[in-house]
Amino acid sequence: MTRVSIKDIARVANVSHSTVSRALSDSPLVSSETKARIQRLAREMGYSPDAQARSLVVGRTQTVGVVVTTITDPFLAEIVQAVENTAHDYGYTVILTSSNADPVRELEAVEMLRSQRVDGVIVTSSRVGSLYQERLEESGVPVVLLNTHRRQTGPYTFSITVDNRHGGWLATEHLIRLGHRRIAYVTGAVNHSDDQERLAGYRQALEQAGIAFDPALVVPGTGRAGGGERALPVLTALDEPPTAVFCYNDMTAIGLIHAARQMDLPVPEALAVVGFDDIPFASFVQPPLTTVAQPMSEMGKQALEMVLSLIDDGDSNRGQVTNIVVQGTLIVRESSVAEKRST
Amino acid sequence: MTRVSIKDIARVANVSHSTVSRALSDSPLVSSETKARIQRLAREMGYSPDAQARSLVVGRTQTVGVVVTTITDPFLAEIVQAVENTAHDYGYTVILTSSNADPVRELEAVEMLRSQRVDGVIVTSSRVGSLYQERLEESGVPVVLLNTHRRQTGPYTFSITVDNRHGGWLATEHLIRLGHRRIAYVTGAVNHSDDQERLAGYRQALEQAGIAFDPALVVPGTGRAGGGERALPVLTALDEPPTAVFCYNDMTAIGLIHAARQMDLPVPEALAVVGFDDIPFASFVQPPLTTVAQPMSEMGKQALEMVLSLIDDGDSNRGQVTNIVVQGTLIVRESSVAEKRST
DNA sequence: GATATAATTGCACACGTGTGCAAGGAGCTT
DNA sequence: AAGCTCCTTGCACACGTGTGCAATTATATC
Repeated sequence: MTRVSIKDIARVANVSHSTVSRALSDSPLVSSETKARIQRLAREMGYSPDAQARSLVVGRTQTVGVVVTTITDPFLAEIVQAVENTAHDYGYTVILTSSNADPVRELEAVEMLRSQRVDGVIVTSSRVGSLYQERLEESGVPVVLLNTHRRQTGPYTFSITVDNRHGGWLATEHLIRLGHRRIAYVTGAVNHSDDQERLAGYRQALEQAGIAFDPALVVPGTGRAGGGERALPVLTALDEPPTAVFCYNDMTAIGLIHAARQMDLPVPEALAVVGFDDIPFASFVQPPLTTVAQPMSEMGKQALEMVLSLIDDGDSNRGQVTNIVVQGTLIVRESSVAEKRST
Repeated sequence: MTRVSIKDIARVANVSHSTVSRALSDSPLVSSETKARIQRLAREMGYSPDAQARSLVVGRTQTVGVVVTTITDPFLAEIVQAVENTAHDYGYTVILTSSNADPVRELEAVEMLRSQRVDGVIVTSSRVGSLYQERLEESGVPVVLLNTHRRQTGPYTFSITVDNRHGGWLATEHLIRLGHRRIAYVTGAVNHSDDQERLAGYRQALEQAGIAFDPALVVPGTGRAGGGERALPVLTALDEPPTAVFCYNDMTAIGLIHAARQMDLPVPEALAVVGFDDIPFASFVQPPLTTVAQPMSEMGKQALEMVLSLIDDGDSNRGQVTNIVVQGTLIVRESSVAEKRST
């Protein structure tokens, strides 16, 4: 009920609290006997160091904040998991905040993280308002943006992104190579930079193949399953419906495939579908989803390590850290090619 | 770069830091003019209160710890999301730790939470070792167990669980009602109490229907998709294979259905499948999954509110809080009955 | 105008921990 | 034996915030 502090230990050990503090941090300034005695005592008394008090004096909290839209998104869950794992390995603690894509809540979250004095922040798949970033930079907290467009580069802000344009190109080129000429694109959340870059890759692939870009084939989604479901009827209602769809992400593709099933539209025979992310579920849907894989765990790990090196740099040689762009890889499954339906 | 504290504000406002502290907490002890002046100043100077320092003196951190096996599990993601949402509403911060089902890491996580001086802890789907719980209770931190067996009841530990036995009964009874007599059960992680209770419900339903329990029909899974995949060949290899399967959770069922697809075993015609949880994906797999739904968001919200009321109780009238058991509901989709295949 | 009362502010300490500096003691060298 | 160095320990302050109590000032009452 009542906590035991180093002062309590000092009292029963007949030493000053300074000595206890040193003994517990294994300082060479204390004799090995008393060190052992105090450490044993601490264990017996169930001592647990107060991280608040400690960080108050050392100026570091050994804590990083993670901002996501929703942890319910399998892609983000995978990333957060990797972040938490490697944070743990480095002795860091993770504070999780979700914004639900609400700018107000996102701002509140950042304010909270500021108050918690996190040593660094990882922001995923968000549109970082200038306000937001400003607020964070003004307190000198390093920020790593994951798959997030960076409005304005700052000395404390770096990013890790997948090569969205290349990924979009990979997916579209794959469909073109399969013989498709009417290829649609279902977008993610509006105004998301990832989305626009994937779209750019899509257009680039079309152009290279000499296929005219048709704006009617770009229909809005939400980045979630519902978006894909609602996009399908829009596509089938077109005068000249597509024979293939590239979706902003796997969730969208999964929703779209589900809708296709209910409309008795066979995938991939009547409509080839390609997603993006390669979430764990992609291989379990029916038909298994062709997609552009992002190295999610690797990205999460790198994000945390980038934050740590920014912290350690402490204003000095920050030049070592540089933005990272990773390549996605096309994973062909059965939602785009029917051949595999064996025996 | 350099943080601004209430002392800094006090200096430029020509008052003592006490007055600033009171002004910012809107105390009636300070005149409204100076209060306004100081608050404006705080805003201008970009002041952000130091939660560490504050909690050091008030004895509360406004922080709760959440322990999960892995946030990658959609069921847990849904719960954590709800916990974070309502925590946010109450002005609380969430610290996330994942154990990967490793007892050592789980212990480390608890130690970390203790050091962080969290006001409460929510533990999900874990086997809480006696050590673990002891460690937490000794520091008087309230713990809410979510779908976790409680070895030993303590004054600080309460639980919220779904009625696993009833859920298992619902699923099995549904299959029996459909005419099945050879019904298998694929377990979750070993030694998990949820699992054993669901199994008990399964056995109860069989018994009520006068069907003899066959141990060969209970095969081990892992609680993840891989477990379901590996369980299927074991079942089909039996002398007298089952015509229906009840799976520990949806992930297991999804893995099993996927394996069935590859073996050209039609679901539900050759094998009816029922899951547990009703994760968002359940309705998107093919065929859509019949399952026992848990009110995940509700459970997450209740868990946090339970923690809060335990905190507020402060040793006094703790009698108000009581363990909660929620009922699951059967959701019939197409993995158990073929009728819906329309047109 | 003097006194009582209320309103406002400051002083000083506390929370738990880390650390520079001085002080004490032991052992060594000369 | 005196002086030196090295080892060990304690003192005192700092981190940023909240709060009981005293002190100051403004207002009201007679």
